[in-house]
Amino acid sequence: MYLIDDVTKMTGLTKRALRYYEEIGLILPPQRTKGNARIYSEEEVKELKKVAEAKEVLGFSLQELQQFMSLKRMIEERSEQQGLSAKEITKIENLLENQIKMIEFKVVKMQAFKTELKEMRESAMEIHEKTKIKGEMKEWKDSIQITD
Amino acid sequence: MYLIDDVTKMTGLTKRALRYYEEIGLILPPQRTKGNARIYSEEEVKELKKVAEAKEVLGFSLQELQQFMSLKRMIEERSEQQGLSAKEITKIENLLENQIKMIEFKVVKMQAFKTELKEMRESAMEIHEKTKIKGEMKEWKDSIQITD
DNA sequence: TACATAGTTAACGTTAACGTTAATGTTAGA
DNA sequence: TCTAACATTAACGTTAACGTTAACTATGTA
Repeated sequence: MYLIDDVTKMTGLTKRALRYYEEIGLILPPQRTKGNARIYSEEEVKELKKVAEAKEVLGFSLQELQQFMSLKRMIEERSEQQGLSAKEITKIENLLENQIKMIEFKVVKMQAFKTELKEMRESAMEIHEKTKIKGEMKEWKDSIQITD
Repeated sequence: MYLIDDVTKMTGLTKRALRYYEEIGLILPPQRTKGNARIYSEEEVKELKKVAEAKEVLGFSLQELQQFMSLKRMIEERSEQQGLSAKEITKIENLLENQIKMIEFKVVKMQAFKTELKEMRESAMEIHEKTKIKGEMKEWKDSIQITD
């Protein structure tokens, strides 16, 4: 069990962000101490780490993440008991399917971007070579002018 | 050559966004007609498409994209003539190297996220199966109670 | 007991990335 | 010549995702 200051160190999120995520319902309200301080479980910290990563690295908005979280919770809570119809589950499956496709699409785009960056690097290296040669020529010029 | 309204259709960006990108220096100011209307070249439209994609798909901020654009322009303009030192070029190469690593990192994270989504889908499918069976049991129950 | 160091809520402030509106100019066609 | 459909700049408005500050409470230690 961790207090909010510990969690900031473990997740990289600020206190404000943690409270904000709770406020907008992105995460479930954690338990409290008798003195009303938030206490986060190991599980909750893990979840927060993933949320932070998905936001920073994958560039998801908090709104998008809310979708995932609610889906995740529905499945985790074995929502059959809660009474989800087969149609609703099919809907969830389709949603997940689309998200998987989206990720795959993004990965393809990422790789294309990477290729571009590599090409830029090649160009830079070429320029580098040329300036190197120019530098050597200057050195050589200097060396034949100023014969010690 | 395209007017701004054409470009919105080709890139998906709004007029406001196009002017804004110019305002903050993300793109170079395009030429103008005699009546002061912006005219974009094929090249500029291509660039804008890439910018839009990098923003939407890869989740880059306009600030981050400005870095890329200036790097890109430095290299395209064969900056050797402009007088870049070997050290500066090395710096650029390192920057590009880091960005390539970053992309690779993001791709790995994306794939991990995809795996999670697939697991969620599997769980959903399991639940689906169970509710299906429940539904069939109900049908069966009904059939032995109400014998037509 | 007092103080330092945690925590709390509430409310206003900030930044990015535009949206929206107003007031105005240009150009092609009836 | 006038109107419709474009374009322009300038300025204020909006939303997300927090930052910051204020005013207060709880807790462990000297």
